[in-house]
Amino acid sequence: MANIQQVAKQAGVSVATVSRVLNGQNKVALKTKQKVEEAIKDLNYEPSMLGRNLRNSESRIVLILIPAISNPFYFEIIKGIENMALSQNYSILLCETDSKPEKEDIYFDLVRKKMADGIISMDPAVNVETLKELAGKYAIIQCSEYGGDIGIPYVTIDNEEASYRAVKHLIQIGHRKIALMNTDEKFLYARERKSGYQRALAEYGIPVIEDYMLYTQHLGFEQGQQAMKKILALPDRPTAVFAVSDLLAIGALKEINAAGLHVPNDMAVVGFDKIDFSNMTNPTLTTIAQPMYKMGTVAAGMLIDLIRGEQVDSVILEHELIIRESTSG
Amino acid sequence: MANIQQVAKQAGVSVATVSRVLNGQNKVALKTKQKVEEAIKDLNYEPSMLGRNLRNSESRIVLILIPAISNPFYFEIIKGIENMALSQNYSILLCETDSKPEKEDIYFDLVRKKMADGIISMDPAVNVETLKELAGKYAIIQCSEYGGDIGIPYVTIDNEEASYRAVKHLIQIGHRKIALMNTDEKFLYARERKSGYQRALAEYGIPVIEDYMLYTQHLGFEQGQQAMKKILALPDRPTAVFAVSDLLAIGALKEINAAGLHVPNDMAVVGFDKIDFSNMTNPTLTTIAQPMYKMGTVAAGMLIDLIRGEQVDSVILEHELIIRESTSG
DNA sequence: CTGAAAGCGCTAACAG
DNA sequence: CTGTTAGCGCTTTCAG
Repeated sequence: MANIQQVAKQAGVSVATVSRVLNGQNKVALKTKQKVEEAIKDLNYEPSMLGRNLRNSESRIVLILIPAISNPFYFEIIKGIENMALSQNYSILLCETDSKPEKEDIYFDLVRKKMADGIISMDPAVNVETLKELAGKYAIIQCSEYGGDIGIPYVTIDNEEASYRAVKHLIQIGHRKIALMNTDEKFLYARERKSGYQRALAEYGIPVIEDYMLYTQHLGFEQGQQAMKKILALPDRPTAVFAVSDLLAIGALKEINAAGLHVPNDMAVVGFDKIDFSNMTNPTLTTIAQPMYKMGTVAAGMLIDLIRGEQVDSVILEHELIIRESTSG
Repeated sequence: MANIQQVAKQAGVSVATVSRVLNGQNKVALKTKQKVEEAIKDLNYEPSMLGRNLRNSESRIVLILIPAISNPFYFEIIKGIENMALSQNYSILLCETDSKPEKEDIYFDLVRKKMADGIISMDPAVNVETLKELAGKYAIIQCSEYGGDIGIPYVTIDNEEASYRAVKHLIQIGHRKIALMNTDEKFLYARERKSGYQRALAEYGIPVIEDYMLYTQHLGFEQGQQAMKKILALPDRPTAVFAVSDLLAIGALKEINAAGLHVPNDMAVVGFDKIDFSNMTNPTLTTIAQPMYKMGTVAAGMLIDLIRGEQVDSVILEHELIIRESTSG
């Protein structure tokens, strides 16, 4: 566990010189440089980031806040963030908040205590007030989920438009009785997706039926099953359902199946997110693809700019409708 | 961004005293303590972990090495690790290695450079040599996947026995033609699970048929489909298959379904890991449950002991066979 | 091109 | 019970 002093001594130079060859910015005579490098090798020296970070008042760590690590929706985004971060010599701390303020706070403390240089928040249930307050002092980006224009830069897709296209697709293949499996409207994206759903119906002169709009507490498989049960029990049963998450849609699929009905003949299904499993179901799931990976790299890039003190603007990325078996017999 | 000096000045005490109330170990007069706490509040002071960590030569960060973040197998383990780590004031850095030495090395560097205090490795493809070398200088635990008794403490289950029980279950419900969907035998657990498979067959006097043992490169859904295709094409077709991962088994399920066959009547299926999705398939999947969460807490506990310089021993945890629809008509 | 020295923010002897 | 002081390991002026 050699330190920079010992290297300096061994090489017969000052610590400043060792530091210079370590960072490669300043000019060092070739001969001196070689001496130092030899000493480094001899002593098996590894520079300590603890020392460097304290000196530079940075940690080179960024936090990613997600509600649950098991949610497949985040995988590609995280990969994007990670790759961008690594390329700029940042490491990422993946923080599962369980959407609980207490856990959130543990991680917020990390940035308050300088153990993290910034935060990418993907938790829709994050405490917006705390976030706003933190954003005043620290670098923060909202990714995918965001609380609206609250002065914190975000990267996301146009949820209203995506939802509109999904529903329009269902209408165009002949459906007029279309259910919406949405989540709690306290989330902005839930409101936006509902709005897109209504716009599509309106455009084709289809009335909005309250009973066709379901709300689930979470975006999980079980919630999808339960909601589908309710839909199937409706007196004037819909012939299609648009779920605002793939997991919801997959739960619906299973329930339709269990009821002895056929997808898409008896009930067409559209999901949202294009998670890996959406391709493993039977039938495969029509869904909205978000440019996850890119969203991650963009968010990470924005955050690093913010850390550097640069000005950053919010970004809206493109999405795509992926038509698969659950809407095409 | 006040520092400890300013707090000391404001409170009219020395930095040592501030440090004492911060850490609460040493006795400080109540009155002094109150003065300090007031100053802390006044200045909105947050102690910097950068300073503290450098002084204490620790980072209070532990690394978790996993091949892919999207593998549901690891979710509960990670949760276990995280909760135990948080309770001891450690944060976890989740590192996706993609089973690539280059990426591994980026993360190994973090412990070499003192940005991490230890590693929990769950990557079966990890470079055992590098790991052994690192284990000489740093705290390292192997969790779930391990390279055998190479002197690095591990926590795992008895893979041979688990496999044995799974196959025995299939035999007991009447199967004698049982395929094994295994992965590359370079992995210890693959060899162990094969061995359990063979022991069960031997116990019932069933000959081992080479053609019934398949090997896939990865433990994914597609590999399960492909392997199942081969099994279905076998001249003397098996009536049951034991797959060493749920994802493999789920792929098999889909393929059997696509072939118009029925599970479990035409083909019984057993998986391994009890991932969440194993309960969402149709039919639900019989599988081996590992005590994931506990495995995580135990691994984290061991690692922290190791960091503290204590002696730790390897642990073998219990497993359980979960019988569901894919083996019970 | 190189060295001396200050200091990032904190903790822990040591002395009182 | 409290203050003084010496670093933890590194980077960066400032001189030379």
